[in-house]
Amino acid sequence: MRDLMRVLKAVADKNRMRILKMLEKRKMCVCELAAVLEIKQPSVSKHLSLLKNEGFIEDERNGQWIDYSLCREKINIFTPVIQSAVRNWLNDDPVIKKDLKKTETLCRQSLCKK
Amino acid sequence: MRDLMRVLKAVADKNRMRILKMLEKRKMCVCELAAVLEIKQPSVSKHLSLLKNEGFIEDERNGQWIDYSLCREKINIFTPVIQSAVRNWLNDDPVIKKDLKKTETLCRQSLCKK
DNA sequence: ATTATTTATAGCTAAATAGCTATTTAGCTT
DNA sequence: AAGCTAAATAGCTATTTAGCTATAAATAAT
Repeated sequence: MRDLMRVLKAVADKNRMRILKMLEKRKMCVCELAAVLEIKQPSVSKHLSLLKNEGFIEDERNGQWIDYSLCREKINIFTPVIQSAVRNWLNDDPVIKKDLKKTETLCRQSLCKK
Repeated sequence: MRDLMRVLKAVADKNRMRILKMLEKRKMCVCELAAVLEIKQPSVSKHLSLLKNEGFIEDERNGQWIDYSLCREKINIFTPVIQSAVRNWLNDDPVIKKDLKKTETLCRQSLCKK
């Protein structure tokens, strides 16, 4: 029960849902996600750690960045069911479509350089 | 997006989940649910109105009581998917099993009489 | 080794929400 | 029609949480 609640709460947040929908398309680093969502990097990090704990996403270092992507491993019985339902949802949602468009035009090198 | 968030938030609450699992078995009135959940009637009413708004449950008057049951009508595209996933989940959960056991022994007449 | 830069953590604040009590509403029952 | 009882609503409080800034940790790059 506790686990299911955590899984559902993880996905019952607009910005976390937007993250999942972006990661359906490709791997992304924290600062790219922050740029699209227009929230600060630490907030994104917190969302990511939550999604990771519930088995939605995984991370992998690539050079100086850490890339997040959808989790392939089955961490619990709930997450994959939700994940595959989400895949069918919101594909015509204006916010999601706009996010995906933005995602295509990001340049990580210039974006993340401080 | 807004609709999906509301649906997911509706189901991402322990007491609302317990209500849904009980209603899988049979129709129940507000005071029966309050007795099992051990929270006050107005709190149950609030949960029920939320679940009803998101298309999880429906109500029907039976004499002096209003019975709540799982909604048969499709209010949105998200709820039925979640609903049928939930049906497969938590059937061995100790809290849920205890709730169902309690549900069997409720006597509405004596319970609801003030 | 040192520096630079990406990500995570700590600590705070404001908003959302789940619970309560008190009261109102609705409508069955006699 | 009047009274009774179930359920809903209003208003409050405590808790949770999503955002922020500032700082620390980790590690790539030079």
